[in-house]
Amino acid sequence: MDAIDLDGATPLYRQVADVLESRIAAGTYPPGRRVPSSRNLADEFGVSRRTVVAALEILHEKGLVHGVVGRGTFVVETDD
Amino acid sequence: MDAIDLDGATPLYRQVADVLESRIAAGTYPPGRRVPSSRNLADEFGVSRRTVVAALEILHEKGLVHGVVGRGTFVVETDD
DNA sequence: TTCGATTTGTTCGTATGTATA
DNA sequence: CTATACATACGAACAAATCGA
Repeated sequence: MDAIDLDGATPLYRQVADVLESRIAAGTYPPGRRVPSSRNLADEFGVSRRTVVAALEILHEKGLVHGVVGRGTFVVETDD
Repeated sequence: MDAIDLDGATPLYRQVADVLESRIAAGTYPPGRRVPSSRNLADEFGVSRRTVVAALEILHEKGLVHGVVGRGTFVVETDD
């Protein structure tokens, strides 16, 4: 269920980032396609939108996703 | 270079406030214009964002700056 | 072309918990 | 016990870009 542990030692934004990274690896969010909006993800995980944005920043640094203002955040297409 | 002295007796947030006040006085941050974001300043000085916010609170109490949510912190225009 | 809704990204201000001296 | 400092987290607000009616 990809639950978020509020009482855990690891920060929420890292937990969210881990879940999203798992979904990308599993193909739940396929390459080239858009991931749910930050608002949507915030609702799903029960965290603030700013926390989701922080999680997406991590994935962006890892080169996993690419955000486009006005359109959404997309899974980067890799050649592996 | 406006260095911050970690080993100094004066608190970090006061040191940061002093540097920012100097820059305002010097015109580095001119009246009516925006000062760098708290995140930016935190990176520059190597302190937490919360410490920069504390510094800006001092300048706000002195009537030197004025923060606007979602836009930034601006140098107050004086009539001297 | 104009308008409104949606989305990303950024900003301030605030609160909480933890650690340190 | 108090002051300082940090990391985390939230809420509200704003800008710019995009898209469709």
